[in-house]
Amino acid sequence: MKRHQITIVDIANKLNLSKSTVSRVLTGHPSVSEKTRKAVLELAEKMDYQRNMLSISLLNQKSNTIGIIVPEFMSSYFPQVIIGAQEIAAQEGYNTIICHSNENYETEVANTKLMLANQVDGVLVSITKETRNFDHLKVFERKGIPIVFFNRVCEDMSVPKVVVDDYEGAFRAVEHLIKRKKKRIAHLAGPDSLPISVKRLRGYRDALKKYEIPIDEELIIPYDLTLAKVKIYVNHLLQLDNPPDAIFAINDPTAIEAIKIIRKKGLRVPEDMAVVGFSNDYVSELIDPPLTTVSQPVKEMGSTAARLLIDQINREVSEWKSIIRVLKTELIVRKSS
Amino acid sequence: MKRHQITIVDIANKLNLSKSTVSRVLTGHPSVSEKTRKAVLELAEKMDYQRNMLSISLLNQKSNTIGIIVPEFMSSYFPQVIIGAQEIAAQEGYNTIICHSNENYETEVANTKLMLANQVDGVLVSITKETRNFDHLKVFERKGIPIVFFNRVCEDMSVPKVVVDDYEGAFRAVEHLIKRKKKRIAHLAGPDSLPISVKRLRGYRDALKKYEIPIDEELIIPYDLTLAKVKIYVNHLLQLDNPPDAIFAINDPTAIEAIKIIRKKGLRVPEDMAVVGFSNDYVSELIDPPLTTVSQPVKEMGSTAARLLIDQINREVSEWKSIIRVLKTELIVRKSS
DNA sequence: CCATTTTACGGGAACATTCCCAATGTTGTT
DNA sequence: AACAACATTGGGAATGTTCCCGTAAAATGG
Repeated sequence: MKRHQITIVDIANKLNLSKSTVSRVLTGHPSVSEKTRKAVLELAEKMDYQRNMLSISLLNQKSNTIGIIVPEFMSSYFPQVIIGAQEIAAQEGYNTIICHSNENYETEVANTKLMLANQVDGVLVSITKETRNFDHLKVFERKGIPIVFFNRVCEDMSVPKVVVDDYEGAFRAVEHLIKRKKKRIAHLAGPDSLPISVKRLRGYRDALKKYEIPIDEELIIPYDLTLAKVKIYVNHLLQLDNPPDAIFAINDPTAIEAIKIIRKKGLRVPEDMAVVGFSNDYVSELIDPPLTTVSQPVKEMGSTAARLLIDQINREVSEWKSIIRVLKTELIVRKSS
Repeated sequence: MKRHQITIVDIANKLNLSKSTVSRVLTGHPSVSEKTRKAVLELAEKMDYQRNMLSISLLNQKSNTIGIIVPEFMSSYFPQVIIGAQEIAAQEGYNTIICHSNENYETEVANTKLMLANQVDGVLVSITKETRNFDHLKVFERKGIPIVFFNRVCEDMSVPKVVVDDYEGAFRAVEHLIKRKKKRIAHLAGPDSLPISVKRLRGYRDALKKYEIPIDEELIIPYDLTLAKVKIYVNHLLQLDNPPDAIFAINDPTAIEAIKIIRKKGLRVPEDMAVVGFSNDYVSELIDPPLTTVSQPVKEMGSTAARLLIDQINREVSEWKSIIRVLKTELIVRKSS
C-alpha cells in the first residue's frame, strides 16, 4: 500500500478550487476571498495537511536549513554550543542538521558531502583533531555557501570564525599557578594541528617567560586528546628526576583524568600537584577537588556563530570574510590549585 | 547574483548527452558505455557536482531522514542515546535531524510539525515532563509514519518502545540501601506524568515492603526535575522530626545536587545520609563521593530504538505495533552508599 | 547481406509547491 | 449602457532528479 501524502491539490479538488488558490491561502497571500480562505484553512486542519518543505526548498533554491558539524558529542561542551546555535537558528526560521565526526577525518568529509547533498544554506564547523586537509570545506566556499568556524577553526580559510581568547586564558591560568608558588608547571597540550593548542601553548610559554621561570621542554607534552593516554603521560611526569608541581591541561576532561591518576598514586591535589583545566565543563565544579579552570561562554559561542552565519546567508557580502569574534574567558579558581 | 547549482543537466549539456544518461552513470545503472561513464564521472568530480537530495526525496516520496526529539541536551544522557541512534541510522543510509524540546510542551509540538514538514520517514521520541496530550504525536500514526518511543514513553499509544527495567533497577537500588542498614529511605521521585517515575516509585515501594519497612509517604517527594528545587526538598527532609538516613533519587543530576546540599549542611555522605542515583551519568564516578547508581545501557538504547524504527520503515507491518524492548540495568555500588 | 538481438542513449512524466500572467466576474462611474 | 477598475481565480512553468518507454545504431547469427 503506497501511502498518499495530503497535498494542496487534494484540498483544491475537494473544494473545486485550483491549487494556486489553495497555495495563496496557505502562504497568506491577500488576494483571496474570506469565504474560500476559511474553507481552505478548515479543510487543511481537518486533513492534517502539512506543507512539504522539500518541494518548497527545491523551488526556492533555499532549504532554510543550516548544518552543524562538531568533532564529538561526549563532553558537555559541544552539546551546549549546539543549544546556543539552535536557539538563534530557530528564531530566524532555520532548521538544523547536526553531525558529529567522532574526531575522524573521513567521517568529517562524509558529513560535508551530506550537508551539500541536503542543500544546507550554510554550515557551522568545528574540525576534528585529525583534519589537516581542508579541501572538503573549501567546496562550500566555491559553491558560495556561507561557512563559519567555531572553537576549532581552520586558519588558512578567510571565513568568519568564533573563538575564545585562548592565549589570554592560558596565560592567566599559568600565571595563577605561578602566584600559588608553583615552580615547575607542566603542560598537557593538544595536537599542533589545532590552533587552540598552539595558542594555549603560547600563553603558557609567555606566562613562564614573564615571571622568568625557565621553560623545560620536557614538561610540555602534546597529545592527541585520547583520554586513555593521559595515564601514560602523567605517570611519565611523576617519574621524572625533577617532577612538576603543577599541570596545566588543554581541557577539563584531561585535567579530571589527570587528577584521578595523581590521587591514585597517593599524591595530594593541590598540595603535591596542582591541576588547572580549560573550558569549565559542567562536571568541573562537582569533582573532588573542584577543578580550577578557564571558563568559556559556551552557549554564546554557538549563538554568535549562528548569528554570523545567518547574517551571511541573508545579505550576500564578502566583507564578512575575515571577521573573527573573540569571546572572553574567565579564570575560575577552585580547590584543585 | 543568483548562484546556480550544478545539475545533471549542466553536465549533460557540456558532454552533449541527455540528463537521462548522466543520471544513469551517477546512479550506477549498467547500460551505459564505459567511455561516457568515465567522461561523466570525471566532469562531475571536476565541477564539484553533488546530487540534490531534495529533488530525489521529493520524487521518491522518501527523504531517508529520521527525526529525533529529546527533552533536553544538558546531561550526558540524551547526547549518548543520540550517538547510538545515529550510528545505526548512518549505517542504514539514514540521515538524522535532531530537536530538543527543552522540557517544553509547546516546543515539542512545534518540533513534530517541523519533522512532518521535512518529510521524515520516521521519528524517535522521548517526551517532555510536561507532555500530557499526545495529539501531536498521533498525527504520525495517522499518516503512517513510524514512531518509536525511548526512555520517556507514551503508554497509551501502541507503538514500539525502548525502556530499561526501571522497576527492577529501583528495587535493587533500594534493596542495596536496606542491606546497608538504612532504615528511613526517602525518594526524590519524578513527575507522575512520566512512566519512568511511576515504575521507579513502584520499585521503591516494593523493596521496602519486601523487607517489611513501613512506607512513610512523607519521605516520597515527587518533583518536576527542576534542579533548583532539589535544595528545597532536601532541606525539608533534613528538618523533619525523624529525618531519613538515605535518599534514592530519580536520576543522577538530582542525586549529585542532593549530595552537594547535604554536605553543605555539614553532614557526611554516606554515614549520615546515603545517596543513590539512577542512570550512571558520565559525571557520577568523578564526583566526591563517587555516586552509587543504576547504570543503563544508554548508547544501546539509541541503537535499539533506531533499529526498531528502521525495521518498521522498511517492511510495512503492523505486528510491530506493541513491541517493547526492555534493556537491563545494573547496580553500580560506589562510595555514596 | 538481411533479420534479429543487444547496446546505448533520448524524451517526457512525475514529485509538491510557488509565482507570474491571463482570464473571469463584479462593482462603480459617467 | 458602456467602460474602467478591481477582486478573485485558474493555467502553466519551473525547481532537480529518476525511471519507464521508445528508438537508433551496432553487433550477432544464419
